[in-house]
Amino acid sequence: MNIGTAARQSGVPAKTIRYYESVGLIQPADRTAAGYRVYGREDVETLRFVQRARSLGFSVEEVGSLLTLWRDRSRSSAEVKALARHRVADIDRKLSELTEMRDTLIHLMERCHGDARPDCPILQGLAGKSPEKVAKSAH
Amino acid sequence: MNIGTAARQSGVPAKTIRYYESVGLIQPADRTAAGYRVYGREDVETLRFVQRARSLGFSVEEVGSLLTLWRDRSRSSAEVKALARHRVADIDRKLSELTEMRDTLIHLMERCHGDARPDCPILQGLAGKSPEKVAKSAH
DNA sequence: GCTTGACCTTCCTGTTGCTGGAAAGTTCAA
DNA sequence: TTGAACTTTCCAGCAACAGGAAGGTCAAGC
Repeated sequence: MNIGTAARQSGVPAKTIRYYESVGLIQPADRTAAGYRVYGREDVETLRFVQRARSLGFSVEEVGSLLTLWRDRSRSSAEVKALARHRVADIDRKLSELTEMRDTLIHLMERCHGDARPDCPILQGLAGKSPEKVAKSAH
Repeated sequence: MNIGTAARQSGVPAKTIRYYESVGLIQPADRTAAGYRVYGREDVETLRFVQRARSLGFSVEEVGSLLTLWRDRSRSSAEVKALARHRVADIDRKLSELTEMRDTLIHLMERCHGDARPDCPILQGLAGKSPEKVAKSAH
């Protein structure tokens, strides 16, 4: 099948498939005489795997490792689990960062009338001229 | 004061200050005869404002709007609050996305021994060959 | 045999928000 | 006068693609 069909069947856009090939995430596809990339059912499965891993937030590089582990029938599940653990730790970091941002914003918004008056505690908070801490960690 | 001093006092790296100037977020600084940028106390305040807004996740463009509103003594607080609301909505979207990723990963990890055995439900889950949904939304 | 339209190819640019580095000029103190 | 510690501009690169240009290919319909 051509790249467009593989794209439809895997859910990975053709452009992205080419990109993945160019960065070495997936093997270069075979070509027809005219230079068209050719894909088989296995390739589509690989692409789906990649797609799912990416949607869970694994970086392209991490997906590369996962693919290697996936293909290695003798790998230990511990290696895979370690990657997943890292991913969860990443997510947790981002979650707490976002939660803190959210809390601060909500706090500022609660004090803002949100009407036609120019008085605005949000801006005052950002300017650091008022109440308490606005941004605790710049990260 | 020079850019390095302004950087130290505002918490915004000199490189970043130049960048903000280059993209029009902040006004071009005055220059000495030799071409060195010169900053005053007000500029440092502006930089701090920018820094805080960025740390709350506002995009550089949004910070531009906030700066305009900040300087406009006659703006309505409603405009500011609307920007903040958008920001919170963004954050909420990201939070639920991350939470969903996390749940899925935890779910997969719970079933993985994480030892030397090759059997790994995480990979099976990513391959889509097993249990239930792995990635509900590719987004 | 020819056209048309849907494919496909590569290559280049742009996105966001910086950061690092090179090459060169400036300032200030010892 | 020399040296360190600034500063300047410009160019590249990070992640992970997306958009688009210019051109080749393929299959169907006439």
